[in-house]
Amino acid sequence: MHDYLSGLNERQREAVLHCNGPIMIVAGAGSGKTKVLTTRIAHLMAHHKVDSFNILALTFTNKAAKEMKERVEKILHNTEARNLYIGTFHSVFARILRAEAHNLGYPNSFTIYDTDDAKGVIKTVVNELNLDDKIYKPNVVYNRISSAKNALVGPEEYARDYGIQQEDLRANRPAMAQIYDAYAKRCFKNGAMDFDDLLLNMYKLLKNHPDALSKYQRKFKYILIDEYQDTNPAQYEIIKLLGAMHENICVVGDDAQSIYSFRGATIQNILQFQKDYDDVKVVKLEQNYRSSQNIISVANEVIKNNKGQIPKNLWTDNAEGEKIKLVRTASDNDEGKFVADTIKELKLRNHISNKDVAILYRTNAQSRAFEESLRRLAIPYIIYGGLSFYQRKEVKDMVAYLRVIANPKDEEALKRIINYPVRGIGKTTIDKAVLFANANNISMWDVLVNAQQFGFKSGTLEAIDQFVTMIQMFQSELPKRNAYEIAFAVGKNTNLVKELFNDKSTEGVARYENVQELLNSIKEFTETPMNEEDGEVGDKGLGTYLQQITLLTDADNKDPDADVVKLMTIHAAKGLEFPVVFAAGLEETLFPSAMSINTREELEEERRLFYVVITRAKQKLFITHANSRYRFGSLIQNEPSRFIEEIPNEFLDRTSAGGGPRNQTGSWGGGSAFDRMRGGYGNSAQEAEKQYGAPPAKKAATPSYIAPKPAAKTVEHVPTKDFVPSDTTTLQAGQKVEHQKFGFGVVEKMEGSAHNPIATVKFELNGEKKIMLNYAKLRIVE
DNA sequence: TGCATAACCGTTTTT
DNA sequence: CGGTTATGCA
Repeated sequence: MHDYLSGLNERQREAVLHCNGPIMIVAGAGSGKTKVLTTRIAHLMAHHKVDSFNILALTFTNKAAKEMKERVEKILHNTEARNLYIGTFHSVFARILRAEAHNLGYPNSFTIYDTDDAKGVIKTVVNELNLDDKIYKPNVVYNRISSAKNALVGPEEYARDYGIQQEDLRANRPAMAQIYDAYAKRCFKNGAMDFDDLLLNMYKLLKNHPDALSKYQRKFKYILIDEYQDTNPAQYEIIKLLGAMHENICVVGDDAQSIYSFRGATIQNILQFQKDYDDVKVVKLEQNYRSSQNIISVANEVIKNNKGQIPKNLWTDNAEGEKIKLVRTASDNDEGKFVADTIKELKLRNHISNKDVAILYRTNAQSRAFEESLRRLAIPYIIYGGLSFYQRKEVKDMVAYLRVIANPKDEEALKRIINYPVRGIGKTTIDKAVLFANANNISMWDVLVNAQQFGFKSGTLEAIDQFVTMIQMFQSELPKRNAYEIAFAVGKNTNLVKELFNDKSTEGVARYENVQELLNSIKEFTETPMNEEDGEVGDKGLGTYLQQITLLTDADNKDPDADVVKLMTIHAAKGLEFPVVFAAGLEETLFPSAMSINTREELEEERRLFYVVITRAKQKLFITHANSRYRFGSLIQNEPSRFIEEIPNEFLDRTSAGGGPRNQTGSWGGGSAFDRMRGGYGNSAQEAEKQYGAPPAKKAATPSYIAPKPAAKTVEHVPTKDFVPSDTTTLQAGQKVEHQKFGFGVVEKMEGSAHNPIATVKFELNGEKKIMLNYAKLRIVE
């Protein structure tokens, strides 16, 4: 008996000990799935003597991968875990593809395009095909192509598929297939793969190159996959191929937490898994160790409304805990204020630290109000999401140089830097070069190298030659120098760093610092040891560095242990837990999103998202919603989210907070390519709107929510001049108070805990209200 | 050719 | 509202 097994419950142990053959672990929220996965890996190594080089573990975030590695190391008390193949699908496949690039006709220094690069290529090809970029918007086209790739639908299959073609025709985008084809060819020509290509090409490699297939099949004797409910068909097929030899595949997932169907993930993968293998062992982890009973009850009540879940009963031994606090505010700013005030209060009275608190929301745009209110109260916070460090302009510029040096075929990068800093190679010249490149079927770089053959003017020619010579100089240094040395030389030689240094504006200073930080990170990279093996191009060179950074997200650069409040979308919070959670913006059109209320499937995914946010909380859960908020600069009114209705009243503590004079009431397997492609164009209502004119100005008046205690319309109260909130810690029944909005009233009774006192006040004009003294401000009159 | 001001358009969610 | 692109001017 190994001591690492002693901390597991019976089911968890069962999942760890079943080492050979396919196993599916259905792991409810907070049921210890990471613990099971890491213990399982440790057990394979310690007990079954499996070589760490033969284990592959795929996760969805770098953070999860890192954590897993660290936990295995901790269990085993050695550094063997360093050799494990643990990483995201994308990063592991990128690593393999780099070693196998020659099989697919790519340079092993291929570039990985992020979304912006990819959209740039789309813009280019749409222009070159003389198509209207108002109709073929980069965003729309990109999503369409991405969906296709995630369903393993290549350009030819796309063009041939009747269903897809019909869909494109109906959307008035008949040239989509043509664009897809041109885009794919252009990326290939640029020696570049986008995110989806990392999956698609991995699939092609295994499918079309038997030697490669058998090599990796033999290598990966044990495969583990986290967050299995969020895999897409491409990932599914790759795993199927990789695991076919040993069939030691362990998948862990929770269908109730499937929230990435917009990215092509399909729950079908869970159902199909059991059909694809004989004797799939299924283990359900149903005991939750994370949350209070109240939180689990609410989560169960909510998810009950979804049809076709895998039956499971999530339960907990934990204490009942507090009720869920439902808070309605007048505006988004008040919502922010309420949250910040509450955090301050919790820190003061409940000894809660900043890092115990998360503010979670549906869309990134919601962060602003919270930022402002937190800053005002000097509460330190960090926002996850938003621009990754590597997507900042100045960083991308610098990186573009490095990309061109490593892979001169990378036209996107080349266009970005050819005239930055300004060296007299203008738009006309660039257009010309691209034109020549296309006409002669060579890369833009090749045109530049042979510029004198293409009849550029002498001045331009000279500028081009200088540029080419400089890049070639760096290229010749590649074999001798590591990534940092090259990057440093680039910064110096191009005057890029100097130029930023001379910009003394606030932004200029920040930009300069960012570039310095980039250089530091490159230096750090070259100084960190790494393992490399058989045929891998795992050097300290530029190529290895570049391959990593595009796949890093914003979260990967942030210290997860810092004592700060964390702000992020619910998607980004998947897998995390916090003692205190604010689930913000529970409003119709926001959550559920207006984009996702047209089909049952979409709505159920939104509900799963709600389930996810509820189950992030360990002890305290606040659900907030605002009556009105700014969107695109104009004020809109929102009704409370329909999901709130799904929570039984017994679990809720209802309050309103904040002030202001406003009223407060307020198996794809076997199916066609078309079937596999998810989503289509989504909301056709928007299309219809364009055709038939704007909808009636008045908001659709179907109330989807009726408050159990319909708040009577608040009678306006003008607060006494010089209204100053009193200290209400000793407030008692019988005292007369004034509320800024509800007016004068008498305290009927006091209840709630010492930390969260609630006064029931009978107001002269507005009747009885429950007031949470931690949030609302009352003036004691007598 | 490049920079300034003016329209314009858009928000789910992410590797 | 804020970021991006079209336009117009020097």
